[in-house]
Amino acid sequence: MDNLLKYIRSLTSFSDGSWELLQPVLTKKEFKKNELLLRQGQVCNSLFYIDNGYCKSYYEIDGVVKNTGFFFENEIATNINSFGNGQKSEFNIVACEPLTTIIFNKDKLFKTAQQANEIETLGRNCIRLFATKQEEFSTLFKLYSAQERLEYLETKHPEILQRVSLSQLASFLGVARETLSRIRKRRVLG
Amino acid sequence: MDNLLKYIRSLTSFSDGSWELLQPVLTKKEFKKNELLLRQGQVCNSLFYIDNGYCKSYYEIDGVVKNTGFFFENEIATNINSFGNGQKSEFNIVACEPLTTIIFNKDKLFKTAQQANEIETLGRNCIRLFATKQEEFSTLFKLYSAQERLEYLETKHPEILQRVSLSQLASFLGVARETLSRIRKRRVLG
DNA sequence: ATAATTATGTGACGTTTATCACAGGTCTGA
DNA sequence: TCAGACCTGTGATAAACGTCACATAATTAT
Repeated sequence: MDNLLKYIRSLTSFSDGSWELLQPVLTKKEFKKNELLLRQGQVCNSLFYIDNGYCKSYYEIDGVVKNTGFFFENEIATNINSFGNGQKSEFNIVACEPLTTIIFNKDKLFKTAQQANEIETLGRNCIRLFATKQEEFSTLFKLYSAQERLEYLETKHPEILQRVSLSQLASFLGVARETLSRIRKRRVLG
Repeated sequence: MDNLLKYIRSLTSFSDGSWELLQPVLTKKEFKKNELLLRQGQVCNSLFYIDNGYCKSYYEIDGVVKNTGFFFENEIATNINSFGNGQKSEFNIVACEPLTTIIFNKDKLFKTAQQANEIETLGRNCIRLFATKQEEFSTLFKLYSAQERLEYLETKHPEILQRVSLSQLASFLGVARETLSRIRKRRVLG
């Protein structure tokens, strides 16, 4: 839980009392590699704080897997639309490595947040980080070519390239696996 | 202000008292067509509730304009990263029509939110909607081709196609103006 | 250890897209 | 009403990309 508390305090002022109040909201849960955190069609009632390992969100369309996001240590993974609106999730979240998470239960979180303003503020800041990340990657496709998107990741998010295989990265960058292989080759040579 | 109050109450329960408390946070402001709401390099200290008209966010790179978002009535426009972290904005927001907005002042909003939990909750829900929208459009590029992205807008967001010109839409869809023109022709015929 | 699975690289080929150039249409302000 | 600005369409051509096929690592499971 130490990592989580540090994470929270990097976002917002958080008293020891708020941390105590938050405890009943939290559950530690481990996932094996390839185990699902969220299944398509389910409603997402959790925020998953990633304590160790990483996971990804993906759509499965006509039997083809398309990765839409990767979530590493000290990030929150969730389906923000499903979590907020109670709608069924259109995508899955799966552990890519053995994964340690701390789960925020939605109902308990909302009830506790009504009692403690610091917890409400924490929720706002978690969502804000999520929105910032989404905006960042959404913009990439409008501004840059596939090669430029790869270069962006190399400079701004090298951890993704270090931990995610080329095949997994391809659909996230919006190109075919073979194309990404060739882009990478061009860059190593040129 | 009527539209704003309806908008707020569609998001969260909001007492008359909270609405009174919120008033000093709000300023009504009108923009002429092509007037900037936010300029690249500035820090964004506002949430712009769109009461009437629409605006867009755009990057200007090597003299070329790339549109990254459109914001219509009953939406909040802002730079979520700049607003939340106090960093300089990397893009502009400009009125595409004569525009009526209601501006939330950041400092006043934060101070008022500490006093009234309903206002803090409102802030969280505004950001949540923003995150949901970003995620939606981010996913489009990973799942669909340019033609499929256009079809998605036709079914899910027809208001964009009705009000935004083809030239303006092209960079938002991540294709050249000429390509979008040809895609549209293919679709009308086929 | 070995078989099976998964990941990567590469060639061939067809499709899609970007870019440049230019023509005609529409809107708008002086 | 007329000039300038913007918008849309279209042809030609080159570049980028997707798909299929197959070979070769590298990893994983038994």
